[in-house]
Amino acid sequence: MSERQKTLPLERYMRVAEVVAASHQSVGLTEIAVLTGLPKPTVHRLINALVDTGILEADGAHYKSFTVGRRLWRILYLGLDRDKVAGYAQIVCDDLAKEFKETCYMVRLGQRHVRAIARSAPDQGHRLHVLPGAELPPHAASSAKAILAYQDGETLDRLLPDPLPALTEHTITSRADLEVDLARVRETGYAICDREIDDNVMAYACPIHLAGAGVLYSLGVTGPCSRLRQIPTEELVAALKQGASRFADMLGAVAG
Amino acid sequence: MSERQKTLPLERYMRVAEVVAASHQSVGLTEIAVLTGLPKPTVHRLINALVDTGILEADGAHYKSFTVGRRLWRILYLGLDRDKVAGYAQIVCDDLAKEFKETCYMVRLGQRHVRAIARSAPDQGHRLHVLPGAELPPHAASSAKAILAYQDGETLDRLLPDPLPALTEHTITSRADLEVDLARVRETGYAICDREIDDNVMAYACPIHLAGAGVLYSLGVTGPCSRLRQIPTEELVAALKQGASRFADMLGAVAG
DNA sequence: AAGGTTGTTTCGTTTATTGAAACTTTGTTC
DNA sequence: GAACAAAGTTTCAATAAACGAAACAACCTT
Repeated sequence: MSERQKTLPLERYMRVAEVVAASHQSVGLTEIAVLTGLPKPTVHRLINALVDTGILEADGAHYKSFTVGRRLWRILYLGLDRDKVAGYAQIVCDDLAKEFKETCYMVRLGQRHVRAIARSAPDQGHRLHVLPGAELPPHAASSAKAILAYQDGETLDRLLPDPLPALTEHTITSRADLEVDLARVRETGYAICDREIDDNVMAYACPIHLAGAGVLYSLGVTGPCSRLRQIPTEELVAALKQGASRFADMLGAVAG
Repeated sequence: MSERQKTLPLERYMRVAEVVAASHQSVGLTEIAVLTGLPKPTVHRLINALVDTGILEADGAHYKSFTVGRRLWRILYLGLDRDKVAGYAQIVCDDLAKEFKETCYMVRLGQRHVRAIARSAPDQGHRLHVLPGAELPPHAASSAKAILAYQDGETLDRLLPDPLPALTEHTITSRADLEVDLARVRETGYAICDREIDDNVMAYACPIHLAGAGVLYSLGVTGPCSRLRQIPTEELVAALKQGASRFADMLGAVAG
């Protein structure tokens, strides 16, 4: 019976966000105040909170104009229909697996884990253990590292166990060493897992950059060292990067 | 010097939204409480507010699971890069214009107006006055009506002038008559403008339904009555609807 | 330097948020 | 079907944030 009559504070935040998103060009504070019908000081405070939270971003020199921020993009990308996304991921993995005759997989950043969402194994050859739905060791898997390299400290803390368990003798077990490796990923644009999970198994992975939302997915290839080492790294990485940007286009045809 | 240390209420709203968006399956209240580290009653209230605002949506029978809501999708679509969207719109218009040899255009819902974002005129023949950037009379243009038919009352109030100016003798000038016309649009799936803006000029338009976000765009054809009447309505409407869903796919390949 | 515009701070009042505790509902087990 | 557990909901007093009028500062114009 008693409907919500009072406007929640959250409601006004959203109204401001909508006006900013909907406006034809970037909008200033006064214009937002007019469009929303809210008093200027109120809008000022709302905008500041929205910017602090990452929902909006200021892009003018003197705090004059605002656009949709990373945080919001992130939520939207993460909220996408899982089956559809997995479908796209599968297509990309299949093509890549066919090209290299090795197991390819795509991985997604979750709340407290990194998880495979698609996998394609070549018909012949070993079935490797990256199954869709499987969690990957964040400090060892190349696919996980490709994502972690682009997350903030807080996210890293949430994802990385302490201490980092040694899965093989090659596993990176110190946080400092891992940070160095992640810095290398950012420099080169790809991550390697060289016998860090299993002896004789290695993997390459590239981050998938989504416009506005940073890195939430990665695309990887894995296989026995003996076979993978025969493929020139540049060739493999180039194919991964191409697959990554293809997937980003599938999702992000939409984004700025 | 004094950074924001206290977490804003908005920050917690966003954290809940993120957890819901990021979680692999749909999440319940208790799980959200665990993942965010917030007390259960707090999460309960936050979720309710988020659902009331349309940021999240409950999809379980008994309020058990949540997904990203319409309101958020809407912001995403509205915040899209304008040039890219206009590019897609242009492609669709060009193809349609070529098919019917009449002027085709796409129109977008703004904060207080309906505006053309793309237009394609056939090489030969009249140049009609729908130019990109032009505002359209919301109570007369078929393209505007195709959008208005799917907006809530508040949005209608914001967009429609009072009184509705008579542009020709055929213009609908009463709000009640307009509502009837809009109801017809919802039934048939297309809008007509029959000499309501100019004598001897008519137009057809179809709404573009975006997954989760409702109708924010429409696609239309316009031309002199003499020529347009010669094309079977069903054929024209079918082509418009196809173009509309093609555009929706371009933008919304991404949406649930 | 006067006049308009836009963005910012202050501050007392009002209102929402917060979370422990107690409670209700729903689902499971024996 | 009673007993138990788990998930969701309500209550409520202390606390914190939102609110917006007014007054202020910065920035363009002319």
